[in-house]
Formats: sequence, C-alpha cells, structure tokens
Amino acid sequence: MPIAKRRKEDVTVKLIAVFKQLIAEGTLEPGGRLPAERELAESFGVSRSSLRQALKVLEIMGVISQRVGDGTYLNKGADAILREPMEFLILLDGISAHELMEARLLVEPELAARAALRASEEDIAEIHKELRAMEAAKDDHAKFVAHDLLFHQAVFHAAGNRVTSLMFSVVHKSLDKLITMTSQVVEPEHTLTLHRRIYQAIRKRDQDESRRRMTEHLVDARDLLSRAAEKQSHFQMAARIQTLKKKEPRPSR
Amino acid sequence: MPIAKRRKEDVTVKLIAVFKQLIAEGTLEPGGRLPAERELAESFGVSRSSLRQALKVLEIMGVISQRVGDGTYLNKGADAILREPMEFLILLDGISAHELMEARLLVEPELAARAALRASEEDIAEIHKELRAMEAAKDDHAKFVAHDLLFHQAVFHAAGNRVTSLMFSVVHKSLDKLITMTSQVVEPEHTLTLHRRIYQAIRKRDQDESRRRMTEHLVDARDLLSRAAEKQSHFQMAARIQTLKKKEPRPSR
DNA sequence: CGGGATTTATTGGTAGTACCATTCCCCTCA
DNA sequence: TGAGGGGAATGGTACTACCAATAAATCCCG
Repeated sequence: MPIAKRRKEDVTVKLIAVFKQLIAEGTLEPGGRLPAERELAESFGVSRSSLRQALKVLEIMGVISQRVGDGTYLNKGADAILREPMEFLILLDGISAHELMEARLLVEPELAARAALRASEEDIAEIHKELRAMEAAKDDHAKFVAHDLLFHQAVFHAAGNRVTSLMFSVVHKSLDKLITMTSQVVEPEHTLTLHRRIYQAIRKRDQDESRRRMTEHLVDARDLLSRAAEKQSHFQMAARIQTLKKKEPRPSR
Repeated sequence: MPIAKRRKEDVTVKLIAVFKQLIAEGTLEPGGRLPAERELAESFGVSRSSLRQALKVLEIMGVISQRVGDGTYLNKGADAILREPMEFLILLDGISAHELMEARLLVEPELAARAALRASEEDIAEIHKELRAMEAAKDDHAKFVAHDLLFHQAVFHAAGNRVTSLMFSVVHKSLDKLITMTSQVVEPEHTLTLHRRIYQAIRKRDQDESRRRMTEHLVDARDLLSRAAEKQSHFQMAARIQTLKKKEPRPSR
C-alpha cells in the first residue's frame, strides 16, 4: 500500500506532500542529491510514471533540478520558485501592468524607509553599484532596465525582509519587458535623477524622504507605463496556434 | 515533429508554454473545458505521459482542475495558485514565522491606510462582518483565527489591489496554524479590541489612524508569535519517514 | 407517458515496459 | 602520469493496458 491512504488525493499530491515533509525535517538538504527515479519509485511504492509527475511539478516550481545522465538535486535558494505560478496568476486573473505597479507603489516606499533605517554599509554600496551600472548602460535599454530593477532589489535587500523581496522580484520580472519598451521613449537621465534621489535619501538615513522619493519615482513610472500599455494594446492579437481544435463544453455522445 | 523544437527544453516545458499562450490569446477561456487527454496528446503530437506531466503541473499550481470521468477545466480565478510554491519557498529558504510577520508589518499598515481611503460601503460591511464573526467565535480558537485572517483579507480587498491581496493570502495561510496555537494563550477580547480599533479607523476614513492601529495590532501579534515559536521549537523533531533511504552525493558504481 | 434504475461509453489515474540520449565514472593503455 | 574509451546509470519520451469515477444514454416498470 503506497505512502498513506488519505481521502482521494492523487498519488502525485501525496508524493509532493511527502517531499515537503522530507525537506522540512531535513532528510533532504538543499543542494543534496535525490535517489534515482527508479529507486525512489520503488521505495515509495509507486510507478515511475507517477513519481515523475510529482518530480516534474517540483522542477517547474524550481524546487529541484533534473539533469539527464546525472541526477536530481534539491535546489538551494529559490528565487524563481514563484515565477511560473505568478505568470499564470497574471494571465488568469487578468492582472494588468497598472495593477502590478500599484502593488509596487503600496509596498516599495515603506521598504525604502525601512532600508534607510537598517541598511548596512554593504547594502548602501550595493545600491550605489547598481546606480552606477545604470549610468554606464544609458544606451542599452535592456541593460539599463535590468539594473533599474536590480537597484530596487538592492533596496529590498537593504530593508532586510526576504519575503517581500522574493515576492516582488517576481513582480519586477513580470514588468521587465514592458518597462524596457517604455524606457525607449524616456530620457535615461530622467530615470537616473529619480533613482539618485532615492539613493541619497537612503544614504542620509532619512526615512521620510526615502519613502517620498520612492513614491515619486513609482508614480512617475506607473503613469509612463500606463500610457505605453495603451499604445501596445493594439498589438495584442498574436499569431494563433491552431493545433488545439476543440474546446466545447463536453461533446455529446 | 511535435510542437516546436527550440533548444533542449522538455516537452513538458514546451507544453506549458503552449498552454500559457492559448490562455493568453483566449483560445482557452476560464471555466472552459479542455479536450480529453488522449485527444490533446494526439493533436500536440506528444505522448499522453508527457502531456499528463504538463497538466499535472498546471493542476497543482491551480490553473486547471481535473476530474475523472468528467474532464479537465480551466479554472477561473485562482487564489490558490501561489499556495504550493509559497510553501516550498518558505521551506527552502528557511523563512521563519517571525520573518513572515515582519513582512505583514511592512505591508499591511499601508494597505489599511489605503483601505480607509478607498473602501466602499460594501467593503466596510464585509470587514464588520468578519469582526462580528470573531466575536461570535470567541471560544472556538480555529474559527476565531480563521475569521481573524478573513478580517485582514477583507481589509486587503478594501484596499483594492489584488496582487498584494493574493500574495498575502498565502502568507496568512502559512501562519494560520501558528496563530491558532498562539490564540489559545491570549485573551480573545484582547485581540478583538485591537481589531475593533482598526475597523473604526477605516470606517472613519482616517488613513493615519488606520495605519497606526494596524501597526499596533501586528507588532503585538508578532511578539506573541515569537514567544510561542520559541516554546514550540522543542517539538520540531517530528517522526521521520524512513521510506527514503539514500541521499548520498551519487553512489559509487 | 414519465421517471427512476441501469447500462455504456468516456475520462482521468496508475502501473509497467521499452528504448533513447546524455552524463559521469572508472579502467585501460600509451 | 595523463588521455581516451567503454560501460553503467540517469532522466526523457513513448506506448500499452487496465482501473475507477463520472455522466450521458438507454431501458424498464409503474
């Protein structure tokens, strides 16, 4: 009798629960290697097919990494873990870039204030580093935006809370493309000025000003993005994949 | 030749990308029914095994629902979509309850202020409803905590940002058990008083007070939780599952 | 003719097998 | 001592067979 036998849960769901516990209790350690699929399947008393489904879920979520000919490993940190789910969340709930920016606007100012309060010298140096990287990449939009977001990540890190940091790294990634498009019609120096003010405020350990400067920047960015999004909406209609044929509510039979 | 043939991506990964696009372009609509697995596999030119892996990923993430004998359906809203990933995130990065509470403390006060600003009459009624539900459940810890969290969810909803709302619903769920334990050593009336103040402040449309009252409550809760967590740490060593045997860095062969 | 019970086809769930390409380890040989 | 080759192990995919749950179609009886 495999695993347990609660309710009517999938074997897959049970397996995932088992892995969760194994990680929680330390039997599996980040970076560690898991037994081969064939062995695992046998010791769990399930087929390899079922086991693979569970492993695939974990891999897509970024919990583990699988390499042919090598093995399966438990990932260490997992920044990417929320990425896929987040994308679907945005798709399914129809969350717009505007709403994502609103979320940033709600959270990031407070985090900037917190950063001003508890940033270490290294944190501040890191923020400064990203600022200079932005200056150096004025002409490369993609690079410029990448360092823009890293700047914000550095502020998150300085604020010292990984939960918000991880959550909003996903939000940032979701906005990446759109921001890159926007950046092409905005003077880099404009963006830089706003970032410099934030950096200076944090450096001065001025919580109120940090909060205000971050708000100032994000309000500006939000409005720019909204306008860009309007223009882009015309291009929404992409090439279709016709592979999928039916989608009726259950064909008669 | 199945799907496409970029790089060395899994068939599973490709399939997920395809589904993502099908959802994005509207070929698949929330609530709609997907073709049977056998049909889908054929039209995509992949085996059912591979297709099922992709579908399983989507199901666990909460994107779709599968029912034997019935079919596969695309979910509408997806509150639960971040749940599993978030749990692993907490596990892998070793995030503590304290850090989760810190995250709440960073975000929820600002959201309370926003709620005071833009809550509709219905929103305020909903918050009040949860407050009364808490009062009615003074003696049932689990129920009391459930409505406690729903109270906060209602505040989120009133603030009007789904992104933060969805993200923190996961944080709340992660904290649920621990809060329930804590609530057993705290006078319910104490918690109620703090919640009433928040409600009154939002009702008065007083942003500053809403922010302060929410901070007051969460600071209190955080400290209670930290103390409870200390006591609990002794019980961390749970029964182990010995099914998994090996975890060495690649057995010699 | 109507409605409940039954049959039947469909669907997702699981197991198992076979084969492939990749990767790594170890052994051999120069 | 070093380089190369062979073999074993690993994850990836496909295919088959069967099970259990579901819902639609059918039958049967009042």
